[in-house]
Amino acid sequence: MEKYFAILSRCSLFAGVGREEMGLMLNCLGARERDIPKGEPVFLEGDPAGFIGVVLEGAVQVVRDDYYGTRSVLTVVQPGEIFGEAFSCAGVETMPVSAFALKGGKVLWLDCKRMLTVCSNACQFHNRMVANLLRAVARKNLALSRKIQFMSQRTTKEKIMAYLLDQAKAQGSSEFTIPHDRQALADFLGVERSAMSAEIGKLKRAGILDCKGPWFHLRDTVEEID
Amino acid sequence: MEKYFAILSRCSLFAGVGREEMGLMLNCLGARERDIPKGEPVFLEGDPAGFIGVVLEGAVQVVRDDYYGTRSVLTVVQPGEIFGEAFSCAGVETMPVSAFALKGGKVLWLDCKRMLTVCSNACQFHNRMVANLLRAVARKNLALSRKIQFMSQRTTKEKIMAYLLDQAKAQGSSEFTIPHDRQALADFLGVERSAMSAEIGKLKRAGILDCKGPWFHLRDTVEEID
DNA sequence: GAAAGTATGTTGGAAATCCAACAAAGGAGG
DNA sequence: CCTCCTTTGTTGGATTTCCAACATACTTTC
Repeated sequence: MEKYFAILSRCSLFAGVGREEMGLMLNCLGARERDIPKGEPVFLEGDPAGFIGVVLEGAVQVVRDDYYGTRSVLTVVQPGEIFGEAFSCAGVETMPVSAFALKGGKVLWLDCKRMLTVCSNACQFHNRMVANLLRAVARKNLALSRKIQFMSQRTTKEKIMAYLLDQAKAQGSSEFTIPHDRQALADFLGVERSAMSAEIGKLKRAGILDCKGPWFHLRDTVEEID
Repeated sequence: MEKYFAILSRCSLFAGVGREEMGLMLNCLGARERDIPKGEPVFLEGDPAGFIGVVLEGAVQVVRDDYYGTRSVLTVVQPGEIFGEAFSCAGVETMPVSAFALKGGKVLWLDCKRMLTVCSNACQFHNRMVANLLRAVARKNLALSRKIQFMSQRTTKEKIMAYLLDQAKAQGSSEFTIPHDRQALADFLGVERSAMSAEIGKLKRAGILDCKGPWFHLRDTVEEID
C-alpha cells in the first residue's frame, strides 16, 4: 500500500492527509487492493453498492448498456480518481452501471459505510474526509453536467466540437489527448461511431482541427465548415 | 420562517432535525427568504456561487442556454428540494447555469460556506447536516445519470418511453403527471418539440399510452409501434 | 515478418430528425 | 362572449443520422 502513497495523496478523498495518517485511515476504511486484467469487469450492474473505488493503476470505464445492447459511456476514471462513490453515498442497494478496466491495473476498495460512520482512530481526519468526499461527489456532478451539455447539442459535429473545446480548456492547451478511443468517444457523446468519424474527417479537411489517434489539435482559425 | 417548518422538515438537508433545532440552524446558516415572480430568474449564469437554495413554494427550472440559444433543461426543483448545492460544494466561483421560477413562489437561501464550516451553536447537528448534504448531492448525481440514460437513447420515441417508464416507476403508478410542459420536456430530453409531439401522437394512436397535458397513462399492452 | 485481430475511415441507401410555418385548442383578461 | 396570447399538434421538405458493409491502417501474436 505504501508504494501508492504518491497516487493516493493526489486523490481528492485524501486531500490534506499526511503519510502517517494515510495508513491509519486506509486500515480504518477496510481498504483492500485488487488487480484487474485488461477488459475485465471491475464491477457489474446489479452488484451490491456501498463501496468507493480508487484507481491506482490503469484506467476504468464506467458504462451502462440498455436492452438493445447500446452502450453509454458515463465516464473514464484515471489513476488517483474515484468511482462508485455517488451510488454508495446515495444509499442505493445495487449498482445501476458496470465498469471495465481499459488497461490492466489496480484498484483500491474502500468501505463507504465506514467512511460515513465516526471511527475512534482518526476522527480528526474523518470530518475532513467527509468534506473531501462531498467535494468529490459535487465535482462528479459538474462532470455529468458537462457531459449533458455535449449531448444536448443538436448535431454530431456540434457535440464533438463542444467536447473538444471543453477538453482544450480543461487541459489548458489547444493540443491535448483524450482518454477515449473512437468507439468510446461516440458512446460517450451518444452518437454513431461511423457518423462521428465522418464528421471528424470533415473538420480535418476544413482545417478546424488536426488529430491522430487520441491526440487532437484545435486550430484557432474560425472558418465556415462545409 | 416558522410557517415553512412542514416543508423544511421534508427537505433532505434537514432530515432528522427537530423544530427547535431548525430555527437555530437556519439562523446559523444565514437563511433568508425571497419571493420570485413567475418567469423571473432565481439566479443567472455568471452569478457568484456559494449558496444553497431551498424551494418553499412554486417550482424552479434549472437551465443552460448555449451560444445558439438552444435551451437544455437540467432539472425542475419542487418544494422541499434544493438547488445550487452541487456547484457550491464543488467550489466553483460562478454559476454555469441559470434558474427561473416556473410558478411564482418562495425560495430560501442558505450560505454554503457556513454549512461546511463548524459552528459553535449546533455542532451536533452540523455533522448530520453535512451527511445529509452529501446524500442530497449524491442523489442529484443519480438524477443526472438517469437523464443521461434517457438522452443516450437513439430515437426520440425511445427517449420519451425511457423517461415515461422511469417516471411511472418513480411515482409507483402507470398513471402520473410530469413537471414539464411539452417544450420543457423536449428541452429536457434534448429533442425537437414538434418531432416529440408527433412521436407522442403515434404512441397514443398505437395504444401504448394516453395523455392529456401533464397527465400520462402507460398502458401495459406491448404491441408493435408503427 | 506473416497472419490474425482490432481500430479507424469511407460509403450509400433507409430512416429519423430538424426546422419553419401553420392550424387547432385552450386560458386569461377585459 | 370575444379577443389576445400561449401551448400543443400537424405537415412537408431539407438535412442529418443511422446502419451495415467494406477498405485500410495499425497491433499483437506467433
